[in-house]
Amino acid sequence: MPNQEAARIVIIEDDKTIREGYHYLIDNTSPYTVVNAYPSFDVAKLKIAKDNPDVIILDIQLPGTSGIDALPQLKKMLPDVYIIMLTVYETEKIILDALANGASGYFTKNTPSSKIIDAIKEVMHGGGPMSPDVSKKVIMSLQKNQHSPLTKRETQILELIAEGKDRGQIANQLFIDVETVKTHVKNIYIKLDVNSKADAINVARTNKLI
Amino acid sequence: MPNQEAARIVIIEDDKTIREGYHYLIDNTSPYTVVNAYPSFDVAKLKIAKDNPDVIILDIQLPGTSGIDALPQLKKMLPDVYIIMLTVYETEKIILDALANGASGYFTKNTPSSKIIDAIKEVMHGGGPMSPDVSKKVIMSLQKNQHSPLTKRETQILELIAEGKDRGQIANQLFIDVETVKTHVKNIYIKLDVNSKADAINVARTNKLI
DNA sequence: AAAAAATACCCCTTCAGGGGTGATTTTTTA
DNA sequence: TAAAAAATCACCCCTGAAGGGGTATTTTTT
Repeated sequence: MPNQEAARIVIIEDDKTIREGYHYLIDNTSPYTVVNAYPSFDVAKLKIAKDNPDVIILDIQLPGTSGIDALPQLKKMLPDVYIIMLTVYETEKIILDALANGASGYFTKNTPSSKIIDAIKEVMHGGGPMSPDVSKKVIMSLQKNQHSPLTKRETQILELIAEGKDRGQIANQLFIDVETVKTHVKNIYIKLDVNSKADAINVARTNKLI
Repeated sequence: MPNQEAARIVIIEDDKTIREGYHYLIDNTSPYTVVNAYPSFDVAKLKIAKDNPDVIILDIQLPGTSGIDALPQLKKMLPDVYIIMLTVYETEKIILDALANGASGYFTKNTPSSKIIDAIKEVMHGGGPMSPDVSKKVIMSLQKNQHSPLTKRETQILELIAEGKDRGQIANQLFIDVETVKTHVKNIYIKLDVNSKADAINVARTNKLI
């Protein structure tokens, strides 16, 4: 673990005002040091390994390689670096993609600048900071749909199918006949308008039924 | 949308000290009103509908019905209520279960009390507040495993299987023979130690390979 | 009393998966 | 840079489970 009190920060952000603003802010109102600030990933990648940063503040909408595409490359060059995304985009897909690809935190640009200092501190201590609007979207992506067309039994059976159980195993577990399982499965397929286990699971997951 | 400046709060928490502490704190240092505080869900459920709360602060480890089991019941009684979980548990599974079942925010009990006031404000404004340790776990649950035993081609085929494509469709899409797809699938099964599509998808998801 | 859900059975076709074999190409590494 | 390893490609046989079709009784809910 690097020195948490003097973490090395790199900023990758194309907007000069924002870039220099954060640079100044971090250098002067926090114990952290900005070792470099770049206007794009394509410029940053040539030198960033030498910068040896602990935390990278990374914009998504960069000229050339986007922040999302930069993520796996940064993780390969600097496996232990913490990356905080900073962007105006906040669609669920982009947020989830960024986090899936190794971002440690995610803030939208309407976040008060002082929160970024807190965020650096949090990632250095193993946290995963997000702005409230971002975490709201993350939470929504985890929530189940309350209005399922499936009955309780059907939902139960679909969950077992999703676990990889076959008809026989499901029948045993629920103390019902294999043929009954078949009937339920048929009804599930009709309701979800699919004709295979895989499709049923996908439709169910997409609509957060299971 | 209820009056955001005078939100009605209910606390469900069995520890008297914590319960009364939050009660006092919220009533005296925030614009919000604690309309009631209960030591368990089983007591709360009899009266909580009349309390008409905007936000419920809910402990997980309650006597009788647990906070997790209380979630769907509360959501049924009060569909628009915001629920902030407050607990010492912070395993990934419990956190994800709580959020999947309708919690709007999640804090561990080492969170400074003042953060709870902020959290109430955030949920009232559509945010999804979480403490850094919690959001870290949520983020980890979203991240892909960088060290997959599968080759690119195998990962690609497994993703198509997970989308519900059959051998023929995969062969067409990748411009290879159906038999080749079969060979790849066999190798995937050997590497993941499974013997069905469903199990392969599950192992892959559990280990975040796809 | 009617509707919805859960239960159970039969026939038939298609596809997934187990087993085995072997060639060509790409990538790694010694 | 040549040898070894890994990845990709292709084919055959056989069995069992999945899925489509239909029918019908009992239980639960409204």
